Amino acid sequence: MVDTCVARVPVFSRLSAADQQRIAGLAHPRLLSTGETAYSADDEVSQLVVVHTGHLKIFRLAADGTEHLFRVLGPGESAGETTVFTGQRPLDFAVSLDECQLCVFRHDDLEVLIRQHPEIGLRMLATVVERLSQTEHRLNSLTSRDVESRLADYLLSLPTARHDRVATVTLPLAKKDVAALLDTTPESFSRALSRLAARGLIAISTGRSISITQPAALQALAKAE
Amino acid sequence: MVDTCVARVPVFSRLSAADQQRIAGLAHPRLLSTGETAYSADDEVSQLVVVHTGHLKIFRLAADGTEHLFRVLGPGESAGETTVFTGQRPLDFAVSLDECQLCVFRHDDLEVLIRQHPEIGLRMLATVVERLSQTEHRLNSLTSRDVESRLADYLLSLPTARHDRVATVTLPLAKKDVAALLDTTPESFSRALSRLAARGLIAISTGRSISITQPAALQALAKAE
DNA sequence: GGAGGGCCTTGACCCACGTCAAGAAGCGCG
DNA sequence: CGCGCTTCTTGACGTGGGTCAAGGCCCTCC
Repeated sequence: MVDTCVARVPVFSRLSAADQQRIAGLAHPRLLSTGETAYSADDEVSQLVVVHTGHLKIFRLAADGTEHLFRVLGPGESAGETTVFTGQRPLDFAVSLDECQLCVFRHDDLEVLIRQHPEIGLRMLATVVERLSQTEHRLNSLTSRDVESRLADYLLSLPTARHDRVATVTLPLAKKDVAALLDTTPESFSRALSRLAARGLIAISTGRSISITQPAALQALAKAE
Repeated sequence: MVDTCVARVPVFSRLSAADQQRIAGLAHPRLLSTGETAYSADDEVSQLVVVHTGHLKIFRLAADGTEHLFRVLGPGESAGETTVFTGQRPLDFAVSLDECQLCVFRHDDLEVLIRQHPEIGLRMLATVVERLSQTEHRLNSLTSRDVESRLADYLLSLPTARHDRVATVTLPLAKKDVAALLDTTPESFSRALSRLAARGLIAISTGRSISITQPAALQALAKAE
């Protein structure tokens, strides 16, 4: 169980089996049922969590108690790097969306791990830097593009399946959560969707699947100023 | 010259003199005069630049040609991590604001450097993660707080000097650029400033210095929902 | 199957902020 | 010193999208 946890995670996957064994010794496995929290803001401990199975949502709490969804982690993704490497307390919460197996690493362990395996440091740099890049993209599009454009961008970023020759995507989350990831409200999200549908760029089926009927037009929208 | 470049930069400062010497061999020093560009979007090379002296502005170009200022680097700060560690091309531009000494590291060199000195990997993780944290903060406040609140937050984050018992801060940039860092326009920025002044929370002197007359009230504003 | 409670959608309203435009105020430069 | 540039400020205006509210849909659980 622990071994697979280590082996399956991209950060560790390139290492030798022997190294993975030693890492497994440092990993604290944890099993969450739906709705349990992996860590909260103001926890005094700093820890890195890696999702093995299930999904974890990461969000912040505004002063008025509303939650601002940051991202949703699937298998192989991680959270908590910030607290682990800066030593500050977390500002966000991590709560499981379903049954969820995690690997948890303590700050001190991780540091010696990286000193012994620089490769791990490089892998973690790559993942953190990737996150940074995504966050900057999000920030940038929030200031320079409207909801419709962000939505177009998002739809095109989803994995597509083909049905009857037209590309079809499936929202990985409830629409209200996708709205949050696009930094808008469910209402605005819904309106943007129906506007695109009215113009014939997409077709909305029941549920969470959406057909992209005019990919080129969507592309243009996504990149438009 | 090259030696000081390595020694002064936080990422390398903790290493032994001998190690620093070896690193210096990999650093490519570069001198920019005002307005020269260190790298541009779509450059095919990926490089990490570390500012030794002077200032470097990092910005993106929107589709309509307007530039979106991301940050301004002072001595000891770095840019280009994303391109170096993901291998993708840069999306942003780096242009000097004044005479500017840089150290440039090539992707390949950096990788072997980290393999040999895991310590460097840890330091870089800390800096990247710190950036990520700042960017997330910026994103979060952009969606959940208005310009006035962001401004209050920003003013409190500046280093303060005391004049006649009241804390005084100095904007490190032209107001239009500060406005960009707060993800707003010069107009909105100016209005927010004068509203705060009208309410007596701050006093605007000529130039770029601002007295914080009611720090507590500012704090409350900065944290308000 | 009926009731309750999420989600989702649509409408009406409103306000913060971006845009456009016009002065004012600095400031380098000949 | 006066010219012209950029920056800053203030006003007027329009609007994207957030908020509030109501109704429809779907699912789960008695």
